[in-house]
Amino acid sequence: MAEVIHMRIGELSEKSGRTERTLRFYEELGLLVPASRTKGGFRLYDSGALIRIHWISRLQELGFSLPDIKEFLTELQGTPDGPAMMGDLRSAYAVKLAATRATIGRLRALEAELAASIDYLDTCKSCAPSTHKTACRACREDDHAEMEVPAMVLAVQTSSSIG
Amino acid sequence: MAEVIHMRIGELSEKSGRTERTLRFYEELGLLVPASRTKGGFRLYDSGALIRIHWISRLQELGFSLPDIKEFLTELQGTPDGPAMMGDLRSAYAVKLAATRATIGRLRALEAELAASIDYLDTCKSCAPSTHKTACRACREDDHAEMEVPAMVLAVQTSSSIG
DNA sequence: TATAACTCTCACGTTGACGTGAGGGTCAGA
DNA sequence: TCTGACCCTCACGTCAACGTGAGAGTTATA
Repeated sequence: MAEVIHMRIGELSEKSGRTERTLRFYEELGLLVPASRTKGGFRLYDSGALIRIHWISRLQELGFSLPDIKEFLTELQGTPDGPAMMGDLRSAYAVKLAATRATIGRLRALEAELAASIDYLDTCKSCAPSTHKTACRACREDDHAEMEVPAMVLAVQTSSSIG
Repeated sequence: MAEVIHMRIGELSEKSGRTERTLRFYEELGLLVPASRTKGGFRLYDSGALIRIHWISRLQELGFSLPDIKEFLTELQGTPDGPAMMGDLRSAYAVKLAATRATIGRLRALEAELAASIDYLDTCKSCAPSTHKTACRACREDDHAEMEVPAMVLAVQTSSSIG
């Protein structure tokens, strides 16, 4: 049996970068249970806790809410044999992989839109410096003339934005 | 002067896909002001509202909070001349472009991790169907043997997950 | 002029993910 | 044994982004 080092919540907080409140909160939700407690009630964690916390963060980045993760764990604990559990895990990950790819796609589209808006706005520098804001709506400067106004720029030039 | 069609909140709600509550909420925050009101107090919006709502959604997808967007608008309204305003817009967008690219990078890393985990879990199918969960921790099936256990799989096989 | 459909303004409720004390025990070293 | 650092359990607060009535007024149409 390997030597298992137990740490108290303060140390785990430092090592994991989470606040103590967060760690206790994870426990409330059933996501992170301390390996044991001292007789006085202090929580004692082993190094697996760090791995677990990392995992939780990953899933959060993937868009899982903490209740989602809890449900996830509960489900996995419900399956009786190993391969079945790994199968459940696999399918959950597969779903999230698809969602992640979709998100990446959306972000790439937004990236392109932002880049186009920036390109367009770059040409604004050549306007007369003190042109009033309302003028931008109908600006016909040479550089602009052929460019279509990006939607993300148009929206700002609309109605209530400009006095 | 072109004919401007005014719509009431119900119609705008339908066309934009937002609830009426959401539209009123946007107004509370100063993000979307109706073009006018009827004598009885009904909100009347013009088509610019749709553009504006779309813009808000875009910014939300980019990670702006509604208060962020409000601040954004206020700032833009503060600048007196057109080119300066466009410059402000440009720099705000530039910041978000960088952040978006960073997010895409993180998601791509997660994507790879998920894919690796799925690959690994695929090899679990070959285990004896009724192997108990705890066995997975020390599984030495042929297909696994050379593969390193991905962190996202390891975390699930740790301590409190398995009875 | 009814009446149905629509809209108005409060104002409290909800979910997620913690923050922030209050008041009081626990542990390790001198 | 004592003290300072650490930890405990309530339990209310917060921020974002709306949801959900309640009770009352407004409009378009028959």
